[in-house]
Amino acid sequence: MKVLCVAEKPSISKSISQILSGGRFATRATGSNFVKNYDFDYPQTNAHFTVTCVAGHLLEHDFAETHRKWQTCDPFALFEAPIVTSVAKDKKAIEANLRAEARNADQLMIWTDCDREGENIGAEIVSVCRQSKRNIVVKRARFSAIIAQQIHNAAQHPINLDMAQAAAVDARIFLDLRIGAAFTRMQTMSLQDIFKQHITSVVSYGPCQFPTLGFVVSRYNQVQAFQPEQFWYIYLALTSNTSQEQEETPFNWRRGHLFEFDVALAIYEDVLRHPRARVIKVTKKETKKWKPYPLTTVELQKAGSRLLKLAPKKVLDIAEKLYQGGFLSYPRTETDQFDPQFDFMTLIAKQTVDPAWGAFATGLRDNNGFTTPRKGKNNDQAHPPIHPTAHAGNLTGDDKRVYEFITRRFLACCSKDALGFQTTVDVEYGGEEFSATGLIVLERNYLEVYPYDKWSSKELPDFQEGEEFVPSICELRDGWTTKPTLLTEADLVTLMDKNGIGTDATIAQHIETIIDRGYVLARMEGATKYLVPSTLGIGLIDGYNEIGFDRSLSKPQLRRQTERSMVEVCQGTKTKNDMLAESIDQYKEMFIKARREFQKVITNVRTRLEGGGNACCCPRTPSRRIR
DNA sequence: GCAAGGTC
Repeated sequence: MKVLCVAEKPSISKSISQILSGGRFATRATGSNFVKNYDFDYPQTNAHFTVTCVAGHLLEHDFAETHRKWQTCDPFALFEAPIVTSVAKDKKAIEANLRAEARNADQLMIWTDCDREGENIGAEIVSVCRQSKRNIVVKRARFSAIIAQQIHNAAQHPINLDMAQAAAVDARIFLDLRIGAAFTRMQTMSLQDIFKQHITSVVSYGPCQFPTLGFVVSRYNQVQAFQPEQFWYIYLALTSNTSQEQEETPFNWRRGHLFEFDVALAIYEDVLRHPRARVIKVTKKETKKWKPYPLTTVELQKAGSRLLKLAPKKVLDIAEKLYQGGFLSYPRTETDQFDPQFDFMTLIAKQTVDPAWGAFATGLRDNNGFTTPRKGKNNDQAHPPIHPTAHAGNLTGDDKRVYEFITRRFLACCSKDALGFQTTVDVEYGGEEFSATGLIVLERNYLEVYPYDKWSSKELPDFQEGEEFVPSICELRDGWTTKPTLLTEADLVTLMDKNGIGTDATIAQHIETIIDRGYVLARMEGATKYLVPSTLGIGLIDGYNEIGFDRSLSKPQLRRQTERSMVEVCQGTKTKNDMLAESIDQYKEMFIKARREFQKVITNVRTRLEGGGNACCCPRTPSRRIR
């Protein structure tokens, strides 16, 4: 029997060929540079296998010719207009390969990732293969990791494609296209009519773009509306003379700070009547600073933005390149736990030659330094956490920095938590409680290889329980609440991830899109990049908010609802057509309301375009003494 | 000229 296996991407087709054939396979080139066909016998099922792959989705969807031109139809018609499906231009060579291989096969076995998109891509592969071999038998291999035992099991006990999952993705594809195109055309044409000089490019709407923009605008509005508030607190400190230097040990007031001056003053005056403070408790305990979790795509992007100052999209592009070069594992993963069978030692050994972290890697390998990585809560059942697969000695610039971060993170995960010794001193003074905390770092462990985390010792004088002292400083001080900062890219990635806007592979793209479309500008303050909404971005979001929908176009709830509907389609409690009909009705209604009241958006954009810049500033008052 | 999701 001849079996044609099709994976979602080249790396997987190669891995499963290596495993199933025990490394003895023949390689054939195809019309696509990235795709190879691998041939071998698989005696376990008495079959001949050919393993190949696609590169993500094969099909693309667009409106039929009648509705492709902007001027020739009402955007509202796009909710019902016919959609045509075709093989994407850059996928024609892959399609040709599938057709040719299917012709010679008795069975088609789908090896795409085991998630919704994978199921849908599987259905696309089936539709192409059936065009050259109508009656080909279709099976689906089920695997959750590229591990020999699992891959053999998948090959020997295939199941069927889950058409419900494929259908749920179809619904999402159609819905996003209809909503996106209808709103984009309506917005663009209305605004360009009025603001010819200002708005020349597309004013896009997307069910992920707009909530993303909504986060940026919402924070901006919070910053604008912020009113600083004054607060008061008791500052208590003891100055001690240790080895010629004067050391000030500050104590934190248990009450934190108070916003009522009269109350703070009354307490303060009461406290001052007492001459001495008394140590009521000294707590000493071992403490740990935990090593980081294994690295996911979202965490890589956050760290890249915060620590390396690289845009999320840039980090992902570099990781993709390093993956292509064989230096990194697959960079799009939600998994933050390593499989128990993962071969850590071989990978650690590859890093022992590095001039910067080689000695640390050697310590992990030879001196009992290795400890199994912590397990996070996420597993996409398809890819391991991001890790280096080979040593890279010749990288430069940002490539080098990204590789270094990923490698240090991996070695840190395989190391031990840092150990310290913490002392807490609780003090009573005039009926009020204060405390100070000291730390001695005993073993740096993972921190030696992971300079991105900071943990330093803070010494305290040796206080004894029951000891009394006269405070050197006891003052009523004031301060002001500080305004929130604008969003950073790392903050935005976190918000999107939490609210289910986009996926690990697309979050960075959505951020780039709202910048490209001129909705958001990046502003550097020192070394930190903040996201500032443009006049257009604010005008759109505030305008739609003013129109007022049951579920806001600029908030994550609508996307969450789409997600929920997809789950129902997957579970079989709803059909794809029901989901589409419900959603489209809902969006049609919103579209009609949006268009009827679009003047509110126009007014918002106009006020801001004519009102000038986005500058916002609030004075930041340093803390000062009252007495 | 529109979306979001895979992938290169």
